[in-house]
Amino acid sequence: MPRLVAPDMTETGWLEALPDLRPLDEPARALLSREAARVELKPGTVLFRPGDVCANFLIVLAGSVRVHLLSELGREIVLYRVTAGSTCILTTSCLIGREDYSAEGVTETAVSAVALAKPAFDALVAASPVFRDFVFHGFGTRLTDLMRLVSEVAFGRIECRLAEALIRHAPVGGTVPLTHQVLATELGTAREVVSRQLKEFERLGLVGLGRGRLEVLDTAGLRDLAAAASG
Amino acid sequence: MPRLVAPDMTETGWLEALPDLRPLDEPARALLSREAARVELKPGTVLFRPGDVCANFLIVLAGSVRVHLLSELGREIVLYRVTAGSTCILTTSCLIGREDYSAEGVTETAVSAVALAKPAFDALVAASPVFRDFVFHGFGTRLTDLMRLVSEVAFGRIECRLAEALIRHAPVGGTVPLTHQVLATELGTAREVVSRQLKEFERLGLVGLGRGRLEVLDTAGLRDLAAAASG
DNA sequence: CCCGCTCAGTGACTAAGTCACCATGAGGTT
DNA sequence: AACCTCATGGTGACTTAGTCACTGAGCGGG
Repeated sequence: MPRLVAPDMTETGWLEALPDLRPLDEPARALLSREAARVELKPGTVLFRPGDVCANFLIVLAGSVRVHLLSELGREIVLYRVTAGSTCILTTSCLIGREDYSAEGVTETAVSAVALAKPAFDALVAASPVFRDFVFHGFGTRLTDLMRLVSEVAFGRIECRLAEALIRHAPVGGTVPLTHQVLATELGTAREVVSRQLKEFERLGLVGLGRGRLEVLDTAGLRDLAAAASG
Repeated sequence: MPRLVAPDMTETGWLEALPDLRPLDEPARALLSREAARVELKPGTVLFRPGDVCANFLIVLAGSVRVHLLSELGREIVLYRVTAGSTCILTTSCLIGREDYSAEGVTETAVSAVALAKPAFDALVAASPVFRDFVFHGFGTRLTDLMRLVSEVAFGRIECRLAEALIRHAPVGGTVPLTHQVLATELGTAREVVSRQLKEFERLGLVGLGRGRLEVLDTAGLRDLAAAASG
């Protein structure tokens, strides 16, 4: 279980953990400190579902929120993750556009965050160029991510995408707990497809397989695969 | 050839054509009018390519800009269109994040637009809540669009997506000039796939086909197809 | 020890994308 | 008119991906 509140994240100190907000001027800093509510969430908490309306702006201080789309018939695809120091763009978008959520957000780990009600959010955006940049910049980053995702889903081979996902999720030759289903969800494909592809990777000596776990044996080999004709 | 400048879009009057900016306060309005440069573009003009850096914020007054991704090997997919009254979110994102473009933007028709250099854009965002909302709102809308696109590409059947595209592009039973290749690009698939599917639609009496043109015969039938298992 | 569960393996099938190639027709040229 | 060229679209054979239905292996709790 990860530490929820780092030593320097006291009631007033958490702001220091957000590098992009450090240049905040004093009035904005005071407003943010006063209005923001600390939130601690257990892993597996559903933050929002498609159709929910959005009430609060959220900045993640620690942990990871997974945002994914659900198909009508059980398939899923991970859109992006919100990690320490970033904001949930979908939440921002809903706040501003007064739209409903179109995806689902679930905490993957324990998550420490601050929440900001819409009026305070609006006031901060109006008052502080730094805060505005922070929000806008998050928007831009996610947008770029989503475009890359579209590109991968539309043009990329499963072989390459799986290799990339393995590199991302299993950095250094250690054994990681990853089921085929989780990888399938990651890529937006079916479990059987992942199983077959993984078996092929095993045959090539790139990975070792076991029930509910997986070991990357040849990162370079995977990288080659990922690079080949990936667009 | 569409009329480039509507009667009320005089040098000072084009602002009235943007409903979302009508509540602008007087100083912002003055700033916008003073700094914005009118631009007229011919159809087929490439506005930006992947890797380009971004210099200006752009608001489209009339016409349509198609923004699409290119795969390494010739395939394309349309991400969205920027039409009258809206802004190119990718441009905005690049301006703010100081990133390069990751897609290509081409005018589909003659396009009338206003351009705003970054300093003026920044000043307006800082000064005017209305302008800020305008920009943010565009962001949110596109974001939602992109998510829907991811969903369709990842989960949707070509049959359904093609039916939807036909409904979108050929509203009322008239004959429209649309090649199979254009439709394939629209959906991010291959021309052969579209050809075969269209032939099937023709067999079902849903469309009439001809060289370089296409007629929707049964919109309701297409709508049924589009609705069936589309996610 | 058995029950029930999650996780993975498999074969047969359908859908989609790829490749190579040909046929057609429209427009311009000589 | 005859010809050429090019964009368009038709087609078969093949590969890759996704679906469906089912089997079996491991694992923990009662």
